[in-house]
Amino acid sequence: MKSPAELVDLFRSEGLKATPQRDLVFRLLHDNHTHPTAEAIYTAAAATMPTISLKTVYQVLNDLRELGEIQSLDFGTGATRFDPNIGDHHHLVCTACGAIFDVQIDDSELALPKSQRHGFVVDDVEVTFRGRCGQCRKSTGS
Amino acid sequence: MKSPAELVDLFRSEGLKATPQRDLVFRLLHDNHTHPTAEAIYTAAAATMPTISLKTVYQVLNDLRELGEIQSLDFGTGATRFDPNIGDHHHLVCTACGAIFDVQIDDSELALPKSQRHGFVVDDVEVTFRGRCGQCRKSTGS
DNA sequence: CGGTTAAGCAACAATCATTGTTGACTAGCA
DNA sequence: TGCTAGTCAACAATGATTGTTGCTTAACCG
Repeated sequence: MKSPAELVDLFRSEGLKATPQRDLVFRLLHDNHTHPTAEAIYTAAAATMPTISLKTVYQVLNDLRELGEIQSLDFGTGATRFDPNIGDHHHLVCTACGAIFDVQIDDSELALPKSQRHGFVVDDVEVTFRGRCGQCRKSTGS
Repeated sequence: MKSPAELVDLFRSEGLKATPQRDLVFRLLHDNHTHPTAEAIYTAAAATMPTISLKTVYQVLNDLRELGEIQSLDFGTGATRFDPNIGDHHHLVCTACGAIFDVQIDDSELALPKSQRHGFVVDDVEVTFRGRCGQCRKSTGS
């Protein structure tokens, strides 16, 4: 995702206004590697801007997604996760606490052979590693 | 997943009763490669047993999952998909219509290097290919 | 600087998938 | 045959997300 300053310009160039709410969400997402939910962003935003609404946060997140500046991810953990990292990477998910980490792997060998494409045009490959993080193994054994 | 007959035995050995509702769901899942939702199973079941309830279908699916006979999958398409194929395989998902196909790929090179494990014990790797199926490309171009 | 208009707000209701509840009835199984 | 799990209807409830409306504010362009 672009820097907050660049996003302000981008929004303006798209005919969208640069509001303090939008700017705050931009800054909260910038360099954020926690894969936050909309709620998490809202909570963080409300800490500095108590009047911001959850609805507005959803709107900004959807705007950013439509502009291709963030991606939304669903790991089956209940809520959608938002990721400002739109480069080539994959994810490691804790099945106990839901923590998510970015991982870089060589996926050059992951092309789907034509015999298995079922007539699809494949335009994305996602690899999800699932396991239990150190914290969760400590607290419940195994 | 085991055959319907074997599942009846398995349920009995677990102290669960072999009811016609359960047997019907077993048979609807057997050799089913469509990755159905609970609703889809319910609709199919209601065609031959109009009195079956959606609640019961959910219960049977959860029982089967707890016994490790099916797996549940979430591709972010709204509803959970159920898959009687619990062998080593991955998925190809149409981003337009939600159709899902099983794919077999060589994932032996997909181990996560220790430097990227973040203290996790990884016990599962999922690969999801996303694209547009032949049908959907025909109907909306590209 | 001022007018236009998008954006945000509160305060809701609504959606959808899923699970919980209750109380009555039925049928599996030992 | 009796005990009890299972199923049913008919709900209510959850949680994430989106939609609505009416009002107000503030961003932007000229």
